[in-house]
Amino acid sequence: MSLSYALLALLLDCPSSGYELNKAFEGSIGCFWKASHQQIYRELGKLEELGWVNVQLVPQAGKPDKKIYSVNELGRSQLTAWTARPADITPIKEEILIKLFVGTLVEPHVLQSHIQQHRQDYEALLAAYETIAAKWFPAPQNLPVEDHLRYLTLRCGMRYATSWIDWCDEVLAYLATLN
Amino acid sequence: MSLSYALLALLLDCPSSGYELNKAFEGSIGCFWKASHQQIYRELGKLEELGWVNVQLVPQAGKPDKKIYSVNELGRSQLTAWTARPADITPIKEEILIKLFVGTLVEPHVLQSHIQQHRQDYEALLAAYETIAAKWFPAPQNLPVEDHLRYLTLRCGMRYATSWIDWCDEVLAYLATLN
DNA sequence: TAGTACATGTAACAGGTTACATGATTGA
DNA sequence: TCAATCATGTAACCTGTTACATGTACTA
Repeated sequence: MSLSYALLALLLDCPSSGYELNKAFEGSIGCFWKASHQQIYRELGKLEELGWVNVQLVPQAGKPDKKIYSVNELGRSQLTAWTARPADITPIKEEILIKLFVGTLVEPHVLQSHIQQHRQDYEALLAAYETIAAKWFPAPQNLPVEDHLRYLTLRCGMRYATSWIDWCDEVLAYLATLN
Repeated sequence: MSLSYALLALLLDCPSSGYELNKAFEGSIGCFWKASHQQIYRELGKLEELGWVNVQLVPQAGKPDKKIYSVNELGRSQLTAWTARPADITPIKEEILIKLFVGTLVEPHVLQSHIQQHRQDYEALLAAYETIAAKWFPAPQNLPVEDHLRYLTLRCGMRYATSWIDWCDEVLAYLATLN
């Protein structure tokens, strides 16, 4: 259900093709949602059937036609109603925590390299978020409301990545005592 | 895929019925995985078919029979092999961040109550984790390796909840300036 | 007598992943 | 010439949710 609304949210900002929406999820929007291109195309089809979006076919020379989707009045009102409804917290599902839980099945150095890789991945994510923040929100004090709210979603991503990095350091410190 | 391994991890610790595994996910194990009872029963059936677990029927007076599952040698070696494989980081999917992203569609007080509720939920989660930590790991310095690794999974949950609480405060401070 | 805990499941559907499929253009 | 980018999709499968179904025992 949420994916539809995530797509509507992006389309509201800027009418786009499925391909462009997929790019968005790979970029800064990735700090709050993620979907594969197959899922996006299927979901856009459903939104079209529901009549929440309009489609405009844009022929292109030498490339397949682009289907540009945009949110119509019905879609906008559905998105607004959904936004007003409360949101539950998301349960945690973390493969790496299962692996740590049964960590004594493997050698400590195996866990160590898992956690080191995780730390690196979150470092890279944090760096990406920081680049985006520096580029789009260099002076967060004086942003229009809309932009400030978006800046806050990025802040969430940054805090998230930072908290993982700190935890990895805590785990690595412990694992180091096992050698 | 991960759910099977999460179940194996719990069963390795202590042979259990589907009902008991579901309880575990609702409790402290919830800091790294979550599944509904329907999913658990289906997955246990698959593990049985694969021959990774053994089942023992325990008749009970006045209650339906219990099916106690335990990990056998094959299951154990599969879990070990899986644990040794690297784990990817989990993409973020947060409904509340979509709502914040399109937050200007609703009145600021609506966002405020969403975030306040979120803050409360994470406070409650943190309190639950702290209770578990105090009960099971009162002296984390001197734990056997197995227990210390479990303690670290709890620490991850605590850091996670704390980071959400801090972020909620940041958002609430901003929303307060809008009135 | 109503609700909760115990204990298991089926069926239908929705959400998400993996593999396959097409085909032009651009840059290394 | 090989890979990447642009651009869309189908089919099969696996994962996860919701609703339904059964039945006892205990507690408020």
